[in-house]
Amino acid sequence: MKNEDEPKDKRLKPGEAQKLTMAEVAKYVGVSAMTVSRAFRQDASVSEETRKRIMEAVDALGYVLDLSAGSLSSRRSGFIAALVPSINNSNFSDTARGMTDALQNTGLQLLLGYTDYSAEKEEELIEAMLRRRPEGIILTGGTHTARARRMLVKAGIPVVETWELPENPINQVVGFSNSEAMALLVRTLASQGYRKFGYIGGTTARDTRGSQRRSGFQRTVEELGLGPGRMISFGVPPITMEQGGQAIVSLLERWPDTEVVLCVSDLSAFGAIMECTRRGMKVPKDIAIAGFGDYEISSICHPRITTINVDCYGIGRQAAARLLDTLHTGEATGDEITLTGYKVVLRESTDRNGAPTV
Amino acid sequence: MKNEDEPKDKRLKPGEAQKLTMAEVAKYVGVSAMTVSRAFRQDASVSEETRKRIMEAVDALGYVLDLSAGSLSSRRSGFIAALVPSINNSNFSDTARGMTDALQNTGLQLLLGYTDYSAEKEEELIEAMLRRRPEGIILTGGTHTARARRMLVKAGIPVVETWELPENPINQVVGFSNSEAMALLVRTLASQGYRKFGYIGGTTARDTRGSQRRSGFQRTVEELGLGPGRMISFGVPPITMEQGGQAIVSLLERWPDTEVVLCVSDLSAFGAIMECTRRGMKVPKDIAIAGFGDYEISSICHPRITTINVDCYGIGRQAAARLLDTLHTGEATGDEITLTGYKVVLRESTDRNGAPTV
DNA sequence: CCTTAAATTGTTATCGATATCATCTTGCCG
DNA sequence: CGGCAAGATGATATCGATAACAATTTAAGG
Repeated sequence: MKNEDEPKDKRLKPGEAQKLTMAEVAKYVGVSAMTVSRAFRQDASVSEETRKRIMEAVDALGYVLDLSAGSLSSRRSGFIAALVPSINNSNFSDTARGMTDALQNTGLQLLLGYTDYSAEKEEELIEAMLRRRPEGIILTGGTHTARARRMLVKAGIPVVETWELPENPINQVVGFSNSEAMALLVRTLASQGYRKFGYIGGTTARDTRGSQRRSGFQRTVEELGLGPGRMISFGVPPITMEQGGQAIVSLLERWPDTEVVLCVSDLSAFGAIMECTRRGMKVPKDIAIAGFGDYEISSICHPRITTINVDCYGIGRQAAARLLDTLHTGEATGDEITLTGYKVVLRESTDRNGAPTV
Repeated sequence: MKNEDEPKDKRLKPGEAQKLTMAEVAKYVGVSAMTVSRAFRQDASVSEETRKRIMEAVDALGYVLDLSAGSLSSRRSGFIAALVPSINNSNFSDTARGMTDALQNTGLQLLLGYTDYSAEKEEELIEAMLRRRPEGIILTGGTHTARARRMLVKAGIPVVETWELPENPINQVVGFSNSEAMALLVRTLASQGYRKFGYIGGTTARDTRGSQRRSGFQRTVEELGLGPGRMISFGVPPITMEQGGQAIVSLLERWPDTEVVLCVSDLSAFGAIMECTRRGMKVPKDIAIAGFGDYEISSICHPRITTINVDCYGIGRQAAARLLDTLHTGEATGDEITLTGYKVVLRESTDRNGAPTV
C-alpha cells in the first residue's frame, strides 16, 4: 500500500504527506542543520556561497521553514497581537494598516483579532492570543474584564491601549480624548450659531468610545448654557447606517425644532442624512447633521458630512512603534501616554450659508 | 541586581519575567505534567475531581497554555489560514464571519491575512502562513503566482479557493461565476428596456473578479445586439467611491446618451450616483446606475442602488465547512466545486417608473 | 474473593528548530 | 614561519507540550 522503502515514522498519520525538515535539507546540501538555520536569517554568519547553495536546495525541495519549532526554541514567537472591535470599519482598518507598516522589516508579523465591541469576546481573544505567546499586544480602548487585565499583566509583554485615554492604563497608551474631540465639535458648531443640539448614539456603554463622545457632547452643551442636549439612543453599538436613519426620525418627532444633530459616527450620520433626504427635508437647511471619524463616505456623499477627522493610521503606526521601542530597550521606557491628533472638518452638512442642497 | 534565590535559567533574557510551565502547575497540584495537559482538553480522560483541582491551580498561578509547544508535539497547529483581498470591505468581512462561525467549537482558529489584491503579496502571505503550519488554507480567487501554487500543493493541506470559479482549481472551490452574475444583471436591465449600456471598472486585471464581471458585461451586451459596451477604466482596483465619481464624468463626456451604467462594485456606483446628484443629474431619470455586491450602503443611500446580492457569508461558511470535511475524512473527498447563490436586487437607481428622486 | 475490563495517571521519547559553545579554517602581521 | 583573531561550521542540549505506551487503581461480574 505504502512505499515500503520510506523510513517509517510512527507518529505520521496515515495519508499525510511526508514532511520535509531542516535536517533533510541540510543532508541534501551536505551541511549541518544549524547552518541551514543560519542561512535563513540575515544576520547570521554563513558564507555567501553556502547560503546560495542552501537556498537553491530549499527551492528545489520546496522546503518551508517551520516557525512553530523555531519559536519554541528561540522563545520568540515573531508576532504581535492586535485586537480591534470590528473587521469592517475603515477607521480600524486604517489603524491596522498603520501597525502593519510600522512592523515592516522588523521580522514581526501582525495577528489581528476582532472583539465585536465585547469585553467578553476580548477576554477570550486575549487568552487565545497569549496561548501563542505574542511578543506584544495592542488593544483598542481601556475597558477590559478583570481576568483579561490579570492575564495581560502576568504575560510580561508590552501592552499598548489605543483610541482612548484610559483612566488606569495597563502599560502604554496611544490615543486621544474622545470626549474632548466631541466637545470641540460642539463648540465649533455653537460658534456658528447653532443652539438646539441633538445627539444620536447607541444604547449601551459597550462601545466605550461612543460613551465618551456622548458625555463630551452632554457636558459641553450644558457648559455653553444650551440646556440639556436632546439625546436619542438607538441600537446596540456599533450603530448602523439604518439605525442612524431610524434614530433621527424619533429625535425629530420628539424635538422637531432641533437645529443640529451630532452622531456617534459618520455611518449613523450618513443614514440620518439619507433618511431626511428621503423624507423631503433638506440638509443642512432644515436640519444640520454631523458625524465622527471622517470615513471615506463623508467626503463623497451629498451633502458632504461635517465630522471629526481622527489620525487612525497614526494611532496604529505609533502604537506599533511604541511597542517596538519597548521591546528593544528591554521595557525600560516604562509607561507613557502618546497623544494623537484630531480635527474638525467642516463640510456641507452643517453649512448654514451653503447653497441649498438639491 | 537580580533575585539570587531564583533558579537561574541560562537562556532567560535579562529582565524577562519568569515564565510558568505546565510542569510547575503539575508540581503545584501534585500530578504529572501529562495529567495537566489532559485536563486542558475536553475529551481526554481525567477524573472530574483532578481536573477541577488542576484548573483551580491554573487560575491561582495564572498559567496560560503554550500552544506553540503543544502544536510542535501534536503536529497540529490549531489554525486555518484565510487570505482575503481587503480588510475593509464588508463583502469580505461577511465571508470572514462565515468562516469564523463555521469554525466555532472545532478547536480551530481563523488567521486572516490581507493580500491587497496583489498576487505577489498573496505569495508572501502564503509563505508566512505556511511557516506556521496551518491545517488548511482558504484563498480568495483562483489567480496565484506559480511559486504560490507550488507551495500550496506541496504543503499537503486542504486548499479552498473562493469567490470565483477558477479554470484550474488547486483543490476545492466555493464560489460563483462573476461573469454570469454580471451577465444576469445586464439581461435583467435590458429586459426593462435599457439599450445603451456603460461600464465602470478598474484599470488592471489585478482584481480578477472585477475582470470577470467586465467580460461578462461585454459579452452579454454584444450577445443582445446592443453593440459594444461603453467601458471606462479608472483607477487601480479596488476602485474607490471617489474614482466611481470621476469615472462616470468621463463616461458621460464621451457617451452622453448612455442610459444605464453598471459598476464593478456598489462603492464605485455610490460614488457615481453622488457625483451625478451633485452635478444636478437625476438618478435614475437622467441616468440609471447599478452596482455589484449589495453592500449596506446600497440599501440606505438615496436613491437606493440596484445591485447583485452575493451570498458572502455563505461562501465563508461553506468554504470552512468543506475544509473541515476534508480534514475529518482524511482528504478522501477530493476536489469539488460548491456553487453559491447570487441574485439581482432591483432598486430605485434603475427604476424607470419610479418617482423622480428629490 | 478472584478475574478482567475500564478508568485514571505516570514515564519516556519526541516534535523541529535554535542557543551555546566547541572546532576548524583562513588570513594577516610582525 | 608562528601566533592569533575573525570567520565559518558543527555537535549537543534544549524549548514546553503531547503521543504512545506502561502502570496503577477502580469497578463489575461470577
